[in-house]
Amino acid sequence: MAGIRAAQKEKTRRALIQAAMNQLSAEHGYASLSLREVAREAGIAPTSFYRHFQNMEELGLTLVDEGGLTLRQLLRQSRQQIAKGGSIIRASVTTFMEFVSNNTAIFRLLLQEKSGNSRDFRLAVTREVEHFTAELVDYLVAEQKFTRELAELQADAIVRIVFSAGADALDADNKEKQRLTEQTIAQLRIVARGAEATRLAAKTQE
Amino acid sequence: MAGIRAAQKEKTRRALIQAAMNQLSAEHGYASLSLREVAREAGIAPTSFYRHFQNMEELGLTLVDEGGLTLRQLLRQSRQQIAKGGSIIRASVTTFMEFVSNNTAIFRLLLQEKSGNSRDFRLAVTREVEHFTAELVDYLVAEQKFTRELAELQADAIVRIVFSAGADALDADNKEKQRLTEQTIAQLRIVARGAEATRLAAKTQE
DNA sequence: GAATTGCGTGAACAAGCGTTCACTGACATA
DNA sequence: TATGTCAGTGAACGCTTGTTCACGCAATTC
Repeated sequence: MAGIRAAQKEKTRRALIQAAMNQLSAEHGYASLSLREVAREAGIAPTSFYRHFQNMEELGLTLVDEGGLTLRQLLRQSRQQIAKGGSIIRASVTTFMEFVSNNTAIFRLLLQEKSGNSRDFRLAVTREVEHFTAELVDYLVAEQKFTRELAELQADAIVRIVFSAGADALDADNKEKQRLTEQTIAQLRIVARGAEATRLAAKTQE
Repeated sequence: MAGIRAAQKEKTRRALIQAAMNQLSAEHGYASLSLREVAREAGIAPTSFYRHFQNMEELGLTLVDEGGLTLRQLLRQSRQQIAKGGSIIRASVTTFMEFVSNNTAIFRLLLQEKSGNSRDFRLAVTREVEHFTAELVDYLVAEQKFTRELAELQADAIVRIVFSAGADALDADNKEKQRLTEQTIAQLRIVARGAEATRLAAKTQE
């Protein structure tokens, strides 16, 4: 049959993931997430948790994966904005900041666990961010004709600046977010100028 | 008298702080720090903890303050390196990376609590990092004759890049640290070039 | 020398935690 | 229709947690 049973299982699994997400907030991080509370919010007995995940750690890694998916969604959305024309930098930063505002919990998780206390978590988050950087490198090489080396330096710097500003944006009110966005745009322009100047300097030397 | 009593109190207070530091590691963060364990390591009864701090939170904020002190030490050390001559960027980044290696626990605390779950903590860490940025702004204005506006953009970008790289360095082996250091130096040079180019562009427009 | 202050203590508390176990009952299979 | 599978259960476990309380005893004050 259609697996009415498997469907139900998937449903409670999603309920657990959603419950965990809901409990993540500015005051209450992954480390202080409790199996019993998550189960309670998902509407199942604590023991049933084990039918879906071996550990809280396994749940956590699943959450990080979801965060990675979200980041990829963000990339797609950014590309669409860029395709519309206009300033690439402005479009990207604006999209990123909007995304942070709309997916606060998941970004908080990613940012927190990036320097968190589980090696597996850190690696998982690093992997997602690296994927993000790699996409940016490809763009810089393909569209802007940078050497791979310079593109990598530039992309890494951009990602560091943007994610760091994103972290600050989590706590910020709208006005502060606006300021952060403009600041980040100006900084990325400086980086772009610097990379351009570096490219020219390298060419002259040839 | 000389306060043999007050001295003893200060001594156990230091023991508590030290014990808390010791328990901070890559696997065990502030959030999962326990009053009882800290007291145990400090060699006092759990109840005695309250003679020195009202909360674990108060202990935590003290740790952050210690971290701030450490950062200021770092600034001083950087200035000494710069005074010796040679590349300012290289000297600063190298000093920073060494400092991260030698004060792993405290940096981990700062980086973690920067996007941690206590508002007070976040504010405390932000305050320390802002102090760091402010010093850099002053330097850029005084020594390199940047406008305050451009200096602030540049300094903020630099701090974001350096602290982010520092976070990665916490987990890295020596070879990776070396790579990170060189990468960061190259990135800061790009930023410096970009800021310089921006300054010239602004002047031309006058 | 007597009175006071205050650091450190051990017992006790209620609460919460993760995890185990044997069990139920609806769905899947044949 | 009979048999097997497995998501969900409720009781129970051993532990750790933060916090309170009244108390002892050494350093301090008068």
